[in-house]
Amino acid sequence: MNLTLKDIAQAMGVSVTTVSKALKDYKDISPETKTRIRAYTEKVNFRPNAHASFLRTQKTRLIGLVLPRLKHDFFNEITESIICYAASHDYKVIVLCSEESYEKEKSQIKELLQLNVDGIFISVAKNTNDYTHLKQVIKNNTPLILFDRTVKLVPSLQVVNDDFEAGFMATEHLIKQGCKKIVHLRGDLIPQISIDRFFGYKKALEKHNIPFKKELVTICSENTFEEGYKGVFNLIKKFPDVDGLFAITDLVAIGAMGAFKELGYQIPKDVAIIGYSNWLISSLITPKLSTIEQNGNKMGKQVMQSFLDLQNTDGEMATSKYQRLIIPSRLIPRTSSMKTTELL
Amino acid sequence: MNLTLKDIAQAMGVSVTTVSKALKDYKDISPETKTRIRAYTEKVNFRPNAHASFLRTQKTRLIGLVLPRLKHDFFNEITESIICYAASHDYKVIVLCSEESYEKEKSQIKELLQLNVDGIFISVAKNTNDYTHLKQVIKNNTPLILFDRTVKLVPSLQVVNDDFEAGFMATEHLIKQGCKKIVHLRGDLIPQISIDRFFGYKKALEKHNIPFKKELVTICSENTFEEGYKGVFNLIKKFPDVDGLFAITDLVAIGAMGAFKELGYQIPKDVAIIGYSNWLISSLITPKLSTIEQNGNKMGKQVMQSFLDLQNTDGEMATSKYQRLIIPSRLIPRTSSMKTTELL
DNA sequence: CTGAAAGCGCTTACAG
DNA sequence: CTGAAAGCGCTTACAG
Repeated sequence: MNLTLKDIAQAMGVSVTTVSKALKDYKDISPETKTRIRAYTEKVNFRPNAHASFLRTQKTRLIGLVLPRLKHDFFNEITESIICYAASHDYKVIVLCSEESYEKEKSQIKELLQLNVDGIFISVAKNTNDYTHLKQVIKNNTPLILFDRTVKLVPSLQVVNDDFEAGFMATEHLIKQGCKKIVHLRGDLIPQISIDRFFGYKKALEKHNIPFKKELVTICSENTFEEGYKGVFNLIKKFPDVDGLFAITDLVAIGAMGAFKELGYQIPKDVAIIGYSNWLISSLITPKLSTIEQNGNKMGKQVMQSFLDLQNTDGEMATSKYQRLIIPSRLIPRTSSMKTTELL
Repeated sequence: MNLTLKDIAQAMGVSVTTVSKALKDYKDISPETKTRIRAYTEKVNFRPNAHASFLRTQKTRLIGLVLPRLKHDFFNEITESIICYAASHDYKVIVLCSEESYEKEKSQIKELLQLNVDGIFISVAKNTNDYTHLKQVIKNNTPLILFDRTVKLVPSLQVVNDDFEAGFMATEHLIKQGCKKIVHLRGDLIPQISIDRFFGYKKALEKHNIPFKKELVTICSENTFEEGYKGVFNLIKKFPDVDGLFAITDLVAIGAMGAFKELGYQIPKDVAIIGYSNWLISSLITPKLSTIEQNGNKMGKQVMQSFLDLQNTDGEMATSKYQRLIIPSRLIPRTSSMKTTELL
């Protein structure tokens, strides 16, 4: 059904070689022939079969993107950004979802290698703590880029948010608002982003001579509304005098906010709250939630750009090396944390 | 770098043919040979090159998915659902984003055909009103499934929400709450979903003998918060006595809600509001927004299932035919519309 | 039960 | 400037 080079060659009375070369703009084909052939292929809407072409060139112009999940404002934004930017460079993206499962992630990586994608971009599942599948990619000489949920132990390019800085920024913002007893609803223990945000929180307390109390930190491993909600109810029993809260994610912060409201706390008067991620919802609820902007669009572009850069310097590409590119975040102060009118 | 059938054959002292057949479980290979070969390929982690295989079988096990955008709760959910369900049937999904551009959509379809995907799933851009690119897919004998934003003029499988029914349901719900003067913030003129929801609105008014007034309908073509917000301000000038509002999408409804609040209206006492889509945010704002649940997960599964069904009945597949599969929606009444305590 | 060979649709080194 | 031919890595009809 589909046209082939052979069909075109026959129709035009030239060889398959000539058609192929004309389409790829080889310089040893006469301009007239090129024009003639191009006009025809345009007319009949011919495009060379990508798979056959791959067999010779070893370039598929396909990228594999593995995400823990898609229903998630941040991954979502990154995905759109990568897909669009890739398209503008004539790459297509195969999107896979590990559903937070290490096993799936592993087999998906394998399948992508089988498909000979030109590069793999991945944000790892929460419980991924064996990295042989990622090292396999490197061994296979396929460019690998980790983003957001990265793994420091893998010697590859990594694009991350400045989670430590941002955690620091969020916490210091609360301190500057006068908070003395600040709760942190953190993420699970393994993910680097969760560790880094937590360290940022600690560092800010330290800088401002506020003693760190581990009882004020609660793990919300699934980053859900419910965890934030219940987390606050539990904490409040022991520490009714908390006056600030920094959550790993906006949704957790919103859960916490709900709990505080029910408990009769005024926000931000009694307790100042800040989230993380700047989800759409955060600017629409009451009170508007202060947060940290994670620019998914920027990160997606950086990931794709890094990949393109690798393609251009492939002389050295054989040895994948560890490198971290950090995307700066931004504090977005809103009503939920503004005890004073001071703006940072 | 990658292993090939030839490498395996050499290593095991058999022919390439035998290896290939053993892996594909041909019955004319002895069980012992099969076991031996499989054990080895497992060990060295060999998987046959997908592109070479395609060249013979003409099956890529790739699906092309074209969306107007990804940053969107509903498309998002559908995408995740399709990707996961596809993965469980050993299909991979190439995701493309038309960014609501007909031109991009058109060229993306062309590129997918060039890649010989086994099927194309698409939700069309808002301004797509030429369908030759879609008919091209059918002519090419590639299974085509339209979903959500479909086009009745294309003779293909279409999976849609019951937008008419749902629009009717939403409006009737408001009427049963005692609303007499109901605003509709509708979507743009072209999209079928926008037309159908509007017709549902009209039909409900008609059934309950409420005269339809076109001044009470405002177009929110981008489905944004701002449009909902401004829409209400404009309407209220002429019709300060509106007592109900049905919006094309939750986000528009939330914008409207914001405007009513600012204008001093009580929700739902003065004006009852209902949205559409059940975005995450809708259950988290105050008051909680009544809405129509669009089950993206169900729709994604239905799309993929329909595709699989087509594969199994390929005897007749040559002629693509028009068929509409309707995914039922569900009314989710929440505080924003409950003037009475009556539940439907 | 096993294998030699043709062929899928390209690309490109080589010859003319 | 043009073309014949080899080969990318598979699958499968056919022969034995």
